[in-house]
Amino acid sequence: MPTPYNLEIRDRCTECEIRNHGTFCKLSSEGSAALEEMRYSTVYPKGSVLFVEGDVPRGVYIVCRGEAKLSTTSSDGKTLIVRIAEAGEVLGASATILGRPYELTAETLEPSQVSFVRRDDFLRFVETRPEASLNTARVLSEKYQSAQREIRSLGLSRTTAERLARLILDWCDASGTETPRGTRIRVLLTHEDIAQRIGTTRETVTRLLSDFRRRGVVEVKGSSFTVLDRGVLEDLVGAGLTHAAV
Amino acid sequence: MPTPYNLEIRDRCTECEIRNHGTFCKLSSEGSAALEEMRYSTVYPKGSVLFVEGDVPRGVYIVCRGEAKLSTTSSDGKTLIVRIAEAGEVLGASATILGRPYELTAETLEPSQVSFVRRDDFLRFVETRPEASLNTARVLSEKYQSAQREIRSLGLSRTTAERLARLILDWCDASGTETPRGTRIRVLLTHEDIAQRIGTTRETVTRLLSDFRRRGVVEVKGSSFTVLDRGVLEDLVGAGLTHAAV
DNA sequence: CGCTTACGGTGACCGACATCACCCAAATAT
DNA sequence: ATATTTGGGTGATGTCGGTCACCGTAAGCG
Repeated sequence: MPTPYNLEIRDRCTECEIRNHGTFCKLSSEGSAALEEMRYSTVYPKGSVLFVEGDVPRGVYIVCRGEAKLSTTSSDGKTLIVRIAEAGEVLGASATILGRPYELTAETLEPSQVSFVRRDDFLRFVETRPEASLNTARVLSEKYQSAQREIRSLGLSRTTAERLARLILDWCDASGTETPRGTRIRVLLTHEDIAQRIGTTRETVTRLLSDFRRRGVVEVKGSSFTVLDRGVLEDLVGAGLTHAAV
Repeated sequence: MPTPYNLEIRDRCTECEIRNHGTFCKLSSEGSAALEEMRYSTVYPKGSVLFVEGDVPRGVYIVCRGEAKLSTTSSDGKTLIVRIAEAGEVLGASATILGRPYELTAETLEPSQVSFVRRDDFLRFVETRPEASLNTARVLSEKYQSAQREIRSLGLSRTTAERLARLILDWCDASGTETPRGTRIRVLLTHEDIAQRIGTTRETVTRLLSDFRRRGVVEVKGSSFTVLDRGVLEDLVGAGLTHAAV
C-alpha cells in the first residue's frame, strides 16, 4: 500500500519498535494501548510547524518517525536552532505539564510521523499511571541535561570554530557511519541553518568550513560530510572545554 | 537554642513552610513523613561544595534554606555560573535519575541548610509514590524551561550589555524591593562572578557598570544596586530579544 | 603595624566576527 | 528559453570585547 511521502507508518503503539528505546514510549502493554487510544497520529510534510514558541500548550507531540527542528527567535528576527529532535522524542512536555507557553518552535525537517496527545489526556495519563510519570521524569532529565550541555557550549567556548567543531563531532557520535577514510555524516542543514545552530552568521560558517576543507579536516560532497581528521576537531574542542566531564 | 551560623533550622519536613511553595516538597503528609525519614539534613557554611560536575551521582540535595551557586568549568579554567538555586530547589535530580554524572557544580553562597537523599532511597521514593514522580516531573520541567531561557539569552543576545541588562532585570523581578527612587537589589556576587554569570570578563563588567552609572541607569552602593531607569535596561534587552514570549 | 590579598577601575591594543556588498552555480519557476 | 530563487563563496571594513598591564582602595592577617 502506498503511504504518503514515502514514509512507512508506525500505526500501532503496541507494536512500535520505538517502544524499546524511546524513553517515553517504553510502557507496559496496557500503557501502550492506552497511549494508542488517545493519541492522534499524523504524517506531516517537511517544513510543517508543530507548535510555535509562545503558544498556549495544547498538548505533547511525539515524533514517531522523522526529525524536527527546535528553535527560538528574537524580536529582531534572529533565530537560534536549539536542537534537532529525533524519532522517539516527546516535544512540548514541560510546557504541557506546567501549563506555560511553549518555549520553542518545532518544525519538521523531513516528512515525519507525529503523534499528538491533548493536554488533559496527557495530564490524566501521567497522573494516573506511575510508569508514565516516571518515564516523563526520565525524558525531562535527558532534555535538561542536553540543555545543560548546550549552555556549556554556548557560554564557555571561546571561538565559533570551537562550536562548529563540537557540533560536527556531536553529529558524528549521534549518526555518523564509519568509512575507511573517516566518519561520514548526512547534514540536512544549510550553512544558514548551521549558523543559527551555533549562534553565528552564514558567512562565518562558510569560511570556517572552507578552512576545514583546505586543512583536510573534513570533505564536503553535497549534503554529505566526511570527517577525515577527527583529531583536529577534538583539539579545537578540547582546548576550550572538556567534552565529557572530568 | 543557638543554631550554627545563625541559621534557623527547618527540622521537620512535615511542618516546613517550603512544603507549600517548593514544588518538590509539596507532598501529602505521608509523603513528607517518608521524606523526613530518609533525608540527612545538614547546615553548611558559605562556600561548601555539595557536588562537583563529573561526580557519580550519590543522590539529590534539597536546599531548605540559603542559596547555592550552580556552575560549570572548562578545561582551561574558565567558569560559567549557570544559575543561583534558591530555597526549595532540588539539585542533582536529573543526574540521580539517569545515573549519569552531575553536570554542574553546586556550592553554597551563604550558610545554608541542605537535605541530602541517597540515590537508591530517592529512586525508591519516586518509583513507589506517584505524587513524588509527578513532582519530580514538574521540578524538572521548571529546570528545563529555565535552562531554555538561559540558552536563549546566551545564544540570541548580540552584546554583553544586553546580557547584563537582562541579568539585572531578572534580579529585580526575582528579589527586588521597590523604593521611591527605583528598584533595589542586593548583589552577593563580585564583578568577577557576574562576568562568569553572563560569559564575559571582569573588566567588561566593570566598564559596563561604570557606563550604566554614568548614564544614571543604576546606582551602586556596596553590594546594593538601585535601578533608577528601568526603561534603558528594557530597551537594551528588548532590542535584541523579547523577554516574554510573543 | 606593614604586608598580602581581593576587588574594582582604566588605558592600550588587537583579533575574531558581524556586516555589507557582490559574484557564481544550480535548481525552480514562468 | 529566460527569469527568479536558493545556497554557497569571498573581499573590505568596522567594532565589540578579550587580553595585558598597571593602579588604588579596603580588608584581612602575620
